[in-house]
Amino acid sequence: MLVLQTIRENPEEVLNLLAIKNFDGKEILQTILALDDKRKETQRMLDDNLAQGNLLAREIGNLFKAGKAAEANLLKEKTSELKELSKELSTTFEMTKKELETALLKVPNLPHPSIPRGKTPEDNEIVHEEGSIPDLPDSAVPHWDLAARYDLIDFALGNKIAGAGFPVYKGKVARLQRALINFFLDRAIAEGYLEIQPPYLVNADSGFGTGQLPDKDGQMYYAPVDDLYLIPTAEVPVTNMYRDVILKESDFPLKNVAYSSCFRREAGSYGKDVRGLNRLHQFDKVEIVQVSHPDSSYSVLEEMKNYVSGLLRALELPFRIVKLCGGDMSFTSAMTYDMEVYSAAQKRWLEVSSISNFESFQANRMKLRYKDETGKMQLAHTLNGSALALPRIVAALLENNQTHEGIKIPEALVPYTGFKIID
RNA sequence: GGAGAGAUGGCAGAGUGGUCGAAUGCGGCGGUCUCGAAAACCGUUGAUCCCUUUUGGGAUCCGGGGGUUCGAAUCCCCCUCUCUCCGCCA
Repeated sequence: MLVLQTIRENPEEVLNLLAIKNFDGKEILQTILALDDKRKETQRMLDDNLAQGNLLAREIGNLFKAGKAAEANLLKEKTSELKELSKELSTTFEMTKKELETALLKVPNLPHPSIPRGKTPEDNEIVHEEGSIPDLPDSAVPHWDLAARYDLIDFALGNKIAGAGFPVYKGKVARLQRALINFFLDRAIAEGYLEIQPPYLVNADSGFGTGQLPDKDGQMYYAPVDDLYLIPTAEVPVTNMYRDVILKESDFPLKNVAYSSCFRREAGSYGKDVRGLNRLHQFDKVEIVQVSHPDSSYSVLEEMKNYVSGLLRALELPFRIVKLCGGDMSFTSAMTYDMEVYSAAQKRWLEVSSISNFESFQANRMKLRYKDETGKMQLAHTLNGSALALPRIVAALLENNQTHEGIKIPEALVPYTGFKIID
C-alpha cells in the first residue's frame, strides 16, 4: 500500500512511475485524494462533537457529585442530540476510511525510476549471463522422460493421490531434493541468515500483510473451517513475523531464511508451462527475507542477487539475471530480478528465483516501522527472494547433467546427497 | 472436545462506572556526581489521526468486535488467544 502522503505531495511523479507499470492511475488518485479530504473533514466535525460530549459528561458528573441532580438531568437531555449526530458522523467517517483504503489498495507499488518500460517478458533487461550451456547429444530428453526412465518422479501416482501438479518423488530424486534444501539452508546460514521454521497455514491478516490478499486470494488454497490459508511461499509467514513491530535502527538488517513447502492453486496456467516440474501446486523452496533500513534496501537487493548467483554457480548451472520491466513486475514490487537457469533439453530458460525490493509497500500494510535517530517513526523496507525453488532446479540438474552412464550430481552437492550419480 | 480462570503501557503489576492514557516497580532515555563507570539522586518515558506556521489544542486506543450509560479499563453479549484440570493424540 502506497503512503498517502507520497500521493498528496507528488501526484505527477506518482502517475509517471505508475505508467512504467502500465497502470493509468489518474482517476483513482483523484478519488483517493478526494476521499482523504472527505475523511479529514468528517473527522474534524466528529472530533468536535465528541469533545463537546466529553465536556458535558464531565459537567454532569461534577453536578451529581455536588448533589445537584436536577441540573444534571437537565444537561442530560442536551446530550441526546449530540450523541445522535456523533453516531451519524462516525458512520460516515468509518465508511470513508474504508473506501479510502479500498481505493489505496488498488494502486500497485511504484517501480524504481530505473525500471525499464515494457509490457511483456520480451521487454525485460538481461543484466548478466554466466556459465556455458551444455552441448547435449541428440539423445538428450527432457526431465519428465528422465524421471520415468530412472523411476524418479511419478506424476500419475500424485494425480491419483491428490491431483495434477502434486508429483510423488522417489528414491534418489527425493534424496536429491532433501540435499538441495540442506545445501541452500547451510549456505544461507553461513551468509548470516537466521533459520526460521514457519507455519504453513496463515490467517487473513498475514495474507493481507504481504499482499496476497485481497488481490490474489484465488491463488491460495483456503481452509474455510478454520479460516486459514496455505502459504504460497515462506515469504508470507516470515515477513509477517514483523507485522505491527517497531524496530530500532540497530536491529537492521534482519536476515531470515526459511525452508517450506509452497502451495499454489495456479488458476489459469496451461500448456508447456505446466509440463513436468515446470509448474506445480505443491513444491519446496528456501526463501530469504530481509528487513532493511530504507537507505540500504537497494544495496541489500544487490547483495541478495549476488548471493543467489553464488548458489547457481556452485550448482554449475548456466544462468542469467533478468531485470523485470514495468509490465512484468508484480503488484507489490519496486524492483525485481529474476534468476533463470537454462534447461538444456527443453531448450528454454526457467525462472528459479525472483528477488524483489518492496520498499515500504508491504511495511505500510503491515505497520512495520522503526524509530530513527530523532525518534521519528519510519517505515522499514522489506525484500525477499527464492534461494532457491526446487522443482526447476531439479529439472535443470536432471536435464543438463544427463549422460549415457546416468545423471551426474554437481560436486558441491555430493556431500549432501551421499551419491555422485543417478543411474 | 468438556469445565474453570485470565488478557491492562517495553516487561511486571494495581485499578471493578466519573479529569484513568491509566498507580507502583523494573527497564529505556537525559542530567547531577565521577578521570570513567557503578551506586545514589533528579527529571523524562506509548501509538494513530485531526486542527494549528511555532507554541499548543482536540479525538481515539486497556486482546478484537458489538451493546448499556450523560459518562466504560471497570457492567452486558459475541469472538480470539493464554493458563489450569479432564478427554484425545504424533
